Amino acid sequence: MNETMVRVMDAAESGIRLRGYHAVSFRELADELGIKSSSVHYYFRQKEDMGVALVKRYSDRFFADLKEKTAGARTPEDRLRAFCNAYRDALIQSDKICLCGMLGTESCGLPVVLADAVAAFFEANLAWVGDALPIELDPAERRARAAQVLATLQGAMMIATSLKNHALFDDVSRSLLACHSK
Amino acid sequence: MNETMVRVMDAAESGIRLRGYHAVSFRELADELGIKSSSVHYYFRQKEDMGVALVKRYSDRFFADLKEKTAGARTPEDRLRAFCNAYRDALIQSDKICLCGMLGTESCGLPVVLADAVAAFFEANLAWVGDALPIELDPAERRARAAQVLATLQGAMMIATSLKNHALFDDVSRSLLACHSK
DNA sequence: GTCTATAATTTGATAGAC
DNA sequence: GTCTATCAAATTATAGAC
Repeated sequence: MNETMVRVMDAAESGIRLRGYHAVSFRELADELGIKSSSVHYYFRQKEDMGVALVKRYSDRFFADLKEKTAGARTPEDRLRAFCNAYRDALIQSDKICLCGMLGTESCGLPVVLADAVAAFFEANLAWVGDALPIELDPAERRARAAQVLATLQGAMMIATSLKNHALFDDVSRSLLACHSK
Repeated sequence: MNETMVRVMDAAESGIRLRGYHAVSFRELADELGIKSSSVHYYFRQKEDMGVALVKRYSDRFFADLKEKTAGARTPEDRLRAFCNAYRDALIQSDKICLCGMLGTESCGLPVVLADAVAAFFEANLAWVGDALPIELDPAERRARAAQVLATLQGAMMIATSLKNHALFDDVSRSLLACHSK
């Protein structure tokens, strides 16, 4: 992966996470990087190709980070805390909501391949959290709680950003963990 | 309020809730209604004026609906259930996420007046839920739990739409209410 | 109130030189 | 791999006739 390609992807991810898929254009990315929009097209023939590549990279990084964070986690509580922290880092370190949170919201207006890639990210999240929950719970209950965890964190990123109040994310995260401790 | 204006607003709200602010254009709205884009501009000089009017109407309707739904609610559980149902109805009846959920997500890319109107909607939501929670809880705890409730429902609408699975919203809503029952 | 006409800009995308 | 040049379409928005 070429250096220019990385810079294009970084700028595109940043723009989409801040303002949305339709608010980011090839020309704007090119200007930001001091290149021409045709050079951006050299790496991504169509905009949706870029979107799909971004989701793939984002997803890989997210689950790699999650793996690191759960290296020493033994209890369901530990694993859930690690999951919350993975989302927290995504928000706080970059001051942007989740890439798939943005794209999932815009889902109905996106190319189908892109919407599908985003849905796959969420399914993988649900599977991960479902597996992290106590084994005693029945599968339907685990699935429901996993959805609750994912929805809460995604929603919290959005509200915290809209209200320009990152502390709100931590408050929500704490309340959520309290729900699932015993 | 003129009938054409209502039709414009209905079409615009629908489009934005499905695909986002930047994916809806005056020409597209006009074509859909069989009028000209200059007629849309007659009602809303700028796109951001339309956005602000939409948020105001949406907010008024939402809180009116909430008032109806809580007419007989006496306990915190009843009021919380009514709140969940207000969001549920917004999602299920129209098959679209919350207008402010969409705009809040796109917040950083919106005209400031519009982003502010959306933030005000969320603040009003937080105040409402905070007041609905048990009086025994201290204010900070109520604020945190209110944020959790709002974030969960907003996130659940988004995930349910992305995964094309409305039942997920109900599962999440049930888990959330279970958290806050005793 | 709705229209025609149009301005000024931006968009995604391509062809082809270097 | 990056560029110039260009296209066709779409965008927000306005002026002015009816």
